[in-house]
Amino acid sequence: MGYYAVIDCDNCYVSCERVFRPDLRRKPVVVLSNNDGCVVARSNEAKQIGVKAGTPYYQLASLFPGQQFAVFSSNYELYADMTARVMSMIRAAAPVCFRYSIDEAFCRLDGMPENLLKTWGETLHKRILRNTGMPVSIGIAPNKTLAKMASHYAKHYRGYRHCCVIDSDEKRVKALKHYPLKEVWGIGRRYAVRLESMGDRTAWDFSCHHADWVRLQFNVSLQRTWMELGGKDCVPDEQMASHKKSICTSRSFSGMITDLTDLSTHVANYASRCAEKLRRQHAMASVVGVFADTNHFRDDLPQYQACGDRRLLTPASATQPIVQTALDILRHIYRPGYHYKRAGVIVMGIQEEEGVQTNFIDFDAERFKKMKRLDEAVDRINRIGGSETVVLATQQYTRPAGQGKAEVFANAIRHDFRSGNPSTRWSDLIELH
DNA sequence: TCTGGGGTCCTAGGACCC
DNA sequence: TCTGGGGTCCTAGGACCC
Repeated sequence: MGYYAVIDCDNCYVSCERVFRPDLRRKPVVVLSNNDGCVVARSNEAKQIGVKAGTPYYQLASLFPGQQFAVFSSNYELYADMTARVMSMIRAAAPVCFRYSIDEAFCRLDGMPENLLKTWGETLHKRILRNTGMPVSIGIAPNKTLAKMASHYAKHYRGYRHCCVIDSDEKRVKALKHYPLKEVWGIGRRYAVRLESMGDRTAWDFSCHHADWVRLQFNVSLQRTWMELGGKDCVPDEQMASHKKSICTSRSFSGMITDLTDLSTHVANYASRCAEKLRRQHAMASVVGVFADTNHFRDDLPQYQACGDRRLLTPASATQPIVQTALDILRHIYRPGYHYKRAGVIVMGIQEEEGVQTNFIDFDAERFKKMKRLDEAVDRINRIGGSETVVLATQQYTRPAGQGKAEVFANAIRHDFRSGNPSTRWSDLIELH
């Protein structure tokens, strides 16, 4: 029987910040979402105090009066860099692995003798901690769902020394009997509520139903989870595949926006980011979509969800056509008189760069090559200098004020507690020569 | 006053075709 | 006025994940 390992970073964003702030060990630390909106990561100390994920930042002081927290705005460049180091160490330790999210990876441990699994995990944990400063938890089991469950035990019980292995039916049953339903990978809050109303409390209770009952009451996804809890391996690896079917960039604004010009600046930036993400995975998109929403928390204001999309004549990853299309769509779906709080761009119909069908009506090979060279240069500069070092004119968060002087655009994204970027990458410095 | 951002899959129902 | 049945594709909505 083959085994899977899941390796995931403990309190990932908090751990990233702490690597450069060892003074914050054992202190309550939280990291905020974009715009300093709500808590997205908490140190164990913050969890113990009772801070819940998703708590709006502005409620923190009143919910926990007198409590001291170290607070960070999110710094995704730092987290991407730190986790890339962790991932490269994981890849070195296992021949087949797939990154599942920013802080998590699955590995196949086919052929590894069962008596070595635990040592493999403990060694990897130590190596990652020593070389990157990142604490990880490792779960090992015959399928991905049980491996996730094992990693949960590894994270919460010190006795496992950061690595928990489920390698027998006794251990599987014991793990299920102590595992709350809503923590099962594939059973979310909604399904947990439904199952609890039917009398289930633990993963074990759920696994005792009949397969047909699960299929009839729910769907094939949940039935697959049910099978994995029973020990079968049926979540395909392809589900972890990294090539995306859509790429989205969206943000909430710190204030609200009514003006089309202001909205266009943001949308141009999101479109540009989408194009950059496409190029990074050597892909092109054939459909561009744009949305803009009003603030759904404001019952006193009229609500509107603008959205629209358009097919490109020729699939693209170049910044210019994607930005232009996005702005065009925005002009069509924009309605004056609303207070917009959030907007985004999504690119779909994604194909590999090679083998893209070019439409001859629209296609100009020379122009295409020029745009490609330009984008490559811009990507390189932005990787070194930080994103948005070089942008299109429409992307600038400034606009002319009265006497021809530029003023900083009032609705930029807020990051009041941002750490620096202490982890400059060598690869980027080398590219300078 | 302030309430995130990115993805995936499945299903039901409608449109459309023969 | 009567007005079947089956297949496929698309879309919207709802669930899940981190």
